[in-house]
Amino acid sequence: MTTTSRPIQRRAGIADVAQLAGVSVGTVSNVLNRPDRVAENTRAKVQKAIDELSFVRNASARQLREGTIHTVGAIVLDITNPFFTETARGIEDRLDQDEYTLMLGSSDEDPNRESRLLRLFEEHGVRGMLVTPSRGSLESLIRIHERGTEVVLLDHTSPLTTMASVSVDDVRGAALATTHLLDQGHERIAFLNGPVSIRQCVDRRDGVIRALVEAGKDPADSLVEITLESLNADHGSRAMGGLLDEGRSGVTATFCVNDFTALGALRALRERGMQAPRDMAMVGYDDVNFAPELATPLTSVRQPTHEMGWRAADLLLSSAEPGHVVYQPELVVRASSAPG
Amino acid sequence: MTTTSRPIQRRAGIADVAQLAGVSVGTVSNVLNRPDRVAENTRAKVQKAIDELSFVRNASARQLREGTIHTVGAIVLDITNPFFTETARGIEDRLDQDEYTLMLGSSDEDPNRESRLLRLFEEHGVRGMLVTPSRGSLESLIRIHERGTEVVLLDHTSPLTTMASVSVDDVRGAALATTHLLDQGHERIAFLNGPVSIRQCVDRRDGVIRALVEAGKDPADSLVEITLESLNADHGSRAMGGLLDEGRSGVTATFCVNDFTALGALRALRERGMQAPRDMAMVGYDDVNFAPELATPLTSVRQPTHEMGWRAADLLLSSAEPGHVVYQPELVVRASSAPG
DNA sequence: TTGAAAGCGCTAACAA
DNA sequence: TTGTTAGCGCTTTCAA
Repeated sequence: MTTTSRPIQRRAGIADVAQLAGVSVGTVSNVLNRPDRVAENTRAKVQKAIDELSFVRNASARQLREGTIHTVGAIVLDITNPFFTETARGIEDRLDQDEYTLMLGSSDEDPNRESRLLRLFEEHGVRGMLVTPSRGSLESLIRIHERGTEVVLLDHTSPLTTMASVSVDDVRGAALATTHLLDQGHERIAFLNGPVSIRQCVDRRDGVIRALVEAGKDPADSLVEITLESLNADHGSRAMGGLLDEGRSGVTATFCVNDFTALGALRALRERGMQAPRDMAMVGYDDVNFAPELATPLTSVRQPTHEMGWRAADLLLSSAEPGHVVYQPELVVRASSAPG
Repeated sequence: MTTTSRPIQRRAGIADVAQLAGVSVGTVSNVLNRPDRVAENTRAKVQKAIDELSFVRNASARQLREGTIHTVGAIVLDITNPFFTETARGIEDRLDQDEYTLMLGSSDEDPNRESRLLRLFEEHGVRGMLVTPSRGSLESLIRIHERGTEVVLLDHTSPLTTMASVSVDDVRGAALATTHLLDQGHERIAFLNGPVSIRQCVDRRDGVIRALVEAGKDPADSLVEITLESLNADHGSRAMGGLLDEGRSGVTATFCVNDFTALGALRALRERGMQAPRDMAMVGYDDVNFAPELATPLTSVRQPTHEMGWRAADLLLSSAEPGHVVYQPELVVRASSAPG
């Protein structure tokens, strides 16, 4: 290890550069922003001074003058969920084209954290924000939007024509999954769902019920819905375990609101010496990358994550009119729900 | 859908609030920053004006005066990799305690993107940054650090005593994995590694070689190293497929530089009607959450991701001295490398 | 307890 | 081509 000195003194500013180069601050600013309007050798002198002083622009001062910046903020519900990280990657890829930079925040479904991020982005004057709203935050977003910051809702439909959105038809996705299970001959289905505070959970439940009704079933008989506190493997495992241990449920198939939940449910089966689809057919949601490689490859509902992020960023940067894009999900059938 | 009007006019500033409330700007500022120094009814008047005008502070102006902000920047190599997202979650959890906000960026191993993020953070005057440096960016980080911005290296040791770091002993982790395979009686091991431009790959290779030498083996005989362009499942699958199809390698065990690579390698086995550990023992790295639930539960090397992020943020916020923390990895043995 | 005013570092309009 | 200067919106010192 080496030791270097760390300067305590104030950072060099444009005035220091000007002084060292023997020019005016206006010229330094020109070198920085419109280099073509500066004589070659002046530019060289200034550049030398910049390097010598390790001059770094002060973004606050710059932005205070300029107004806007080449930055976009995005807020997702859970940074550890591949659905969101793949979406984030799509956003980045689109922003790169226009040399915009992404500031990513994760609300982790904590309203405080979310409003803090919202405020941070708005106060910093981002060019716009891409947000997956959580319960209750739609209100704030509408106000932010009214105040003039562009907003694109991510994985959520928009309540306003003027506020753009990119979403997936969750009702349809859940209906696809449910219909598939009914087609395999299952008469009674468990649905491991999340809390109603999460919009996706509400929509997916609607899809399940719609599919049952369309097949002429009475949901009161054919559906066992279990509500999980949190959409992770542990809660999925516990819920599935409870269902299995209780016995006499008559359930032969389970639809999980996401793949992590399904991961846990599969674990609960395995711990009891059971397996899918023999003892319980299983369908997940999101089609994460490991779904095909599980002990029993998992049937799941795929959503165009990367494309959604890309499109949302595109709506922000290049659209005249606020767009409203709705994608259709796709059922990917694998062994976990194969006829057994 | 409803339609709301979107104002084109300029945002309200502190002066507008002052005018509407019939006070001076100084008083408004006091209401915002030191409310206890303002008379109760004055405060109420000002608050009313703030609400009426939907006043939002301008962070640039504020910061231009103040100097620093309650924001920390972090740059990870790949936002879609659970290792980094779990680390990010750890960072957030620590920052929350001090009401700091995280701005997360992903370099995706693109040097341009990384330097853009570095510049963005520095220009914005973040309180500090937590960075997993990619090839070549250490230089820039040292300069940034010398200019006065605090830097904590994440998943990387520090070349300077003055620059804090949090890392895991990758040499040890790889040695653990290799020794384990040797203990199972394997004589010839494949190592699916990434490019030497990634530090982790270099260290893990060192660990593999060290373990072989310590066991009295000649790496030239007992090791087949395959270099992948990128550390994902597809490249892992292709590399493993190549090895298997070529035949006559004499390899009975494979160590993969991360779990995604191992995921691909397992897929390649399955596609050829083979399975681990019968036809090929397999060990991964990172111990991602789905490792226990794979067709063959995957042996892997676990790192304290959340703890690392938490600690890195803690070093930034609360340390007098720059700390240098090195964690020890842990081998989690599962069926994919069980004695066969 | 409140007000007036200086100034943070930069950009751009205008002057030379 | 270069220099001078007003002012972006805010915080804070000092005075009233």
